Amino acid sequence: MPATTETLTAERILAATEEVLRRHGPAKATVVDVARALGVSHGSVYRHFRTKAALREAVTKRWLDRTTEVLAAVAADTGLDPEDRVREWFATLFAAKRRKAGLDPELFATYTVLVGESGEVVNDHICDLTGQLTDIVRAGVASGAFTVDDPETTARALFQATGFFHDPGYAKEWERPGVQEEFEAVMDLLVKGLRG
Amino acid sequence: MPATTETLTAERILAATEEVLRRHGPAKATVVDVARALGVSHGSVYRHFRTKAALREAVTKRWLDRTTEVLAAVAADTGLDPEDRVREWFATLFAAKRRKAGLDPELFATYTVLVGESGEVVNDHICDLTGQLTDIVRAGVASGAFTVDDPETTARALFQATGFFHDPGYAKEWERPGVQEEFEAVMDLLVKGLRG
DNA sequence: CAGCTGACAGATATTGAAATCTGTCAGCTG
DNA sequence: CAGCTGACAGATTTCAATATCTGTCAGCTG
Repeated sequence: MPATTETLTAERILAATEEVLRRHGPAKATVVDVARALGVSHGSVYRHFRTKAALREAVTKRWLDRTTEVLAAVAADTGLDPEDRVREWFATLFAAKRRKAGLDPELFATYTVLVGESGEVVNDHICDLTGQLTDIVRAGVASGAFTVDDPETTARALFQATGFFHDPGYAKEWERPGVQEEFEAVMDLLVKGLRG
Repeated sequence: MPATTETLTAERILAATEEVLRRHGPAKATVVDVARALGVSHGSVYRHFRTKAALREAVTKRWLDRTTEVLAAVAADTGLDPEDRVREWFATLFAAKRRKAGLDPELFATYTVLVGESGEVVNDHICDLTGQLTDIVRAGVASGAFTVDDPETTARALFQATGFFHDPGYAKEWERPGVQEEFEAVMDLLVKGLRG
């Protein structure tokens, strides 16, 4: 068994946990399952993660961070003027979420449960994202494209106002015909608001 | 027993159901409980409501309609110019929700469960509300205060963009300090967007 | 001796039998 | 005879016994 002879790292445990979550779902995935998948005792898993909750949060963070990275590329794309960058950023966010929810609904539901459990991690993630938005808004203010009092407050407002299109709680609405148009209607309104 | 000698009306059943829901919560409130509260057999309740789900939906509709009425008054208030009316309408909606959630969290949670069950009823309610908003937006376009392509689409966008402040799923966020400022930031952005 | 194991206590989840509920309807009652 | 009752079948929920899981730790192993 080559798998059991490799060093047991946090990384390997996280990968195994993702797989167990994918197979068993959030309600039935246990630490014992993860240990079994790795061919070790569950005590070994506790050497790397203090609690089951910490392990799940680490998996959640990993997952959220993938989205953060994709969006960071858009936020930093100075080839687009600020208005297009805001639109592109949200379009990318919405498309990514909708794609995940549509392609593997069970896995998406699993991560939705994890996100619901991981208050702190999710909060950090939202701060990361509004941080990226703040940068775009600042660029818009600097170029004169946007008229805005406080870029940070406005970034938060943008994020909250688009919740319908990225909050997993609304996932089932994303299948409905017409959502794309609804998304564009909201974006139009918000972008006009940024121009002031 | 004067209560049992009165005619059994849909109205009396609805009132009793509200009371049973308040006392027992959505998970434990049964049709038998409602019948007991009225001093009749549960068969009599089924004479007025075909199923338990229909009874619950009727209670939900009743509850949602109360909000619709309050907002209709604001939507029809031509003493306010359209911009102030939009602001006032959403401020009233947010204040009403936040007040209910804060004053009796258990009852609010009960109704949140009912709302989650009653797809059709909730959809109609949202149509009522966006209808009111459409009227305000139309008035704004007519007076030249707003620049908007399609008032109906824009009304829907306004409603979706403010979901954070009226969707019961976000109720726990409404206690956080700073929400009022967040609400105003979103409203500022949206109203600026309406002006175009 | 660093890292892993496996037995353990208390907490949580599963299971299946018993109780309760939903929805129907034949018949009672005023 | 319009409206209510209460017994009933099948679905769902409750409950308590049983099994599994979480988190710890003394001691084993390479």
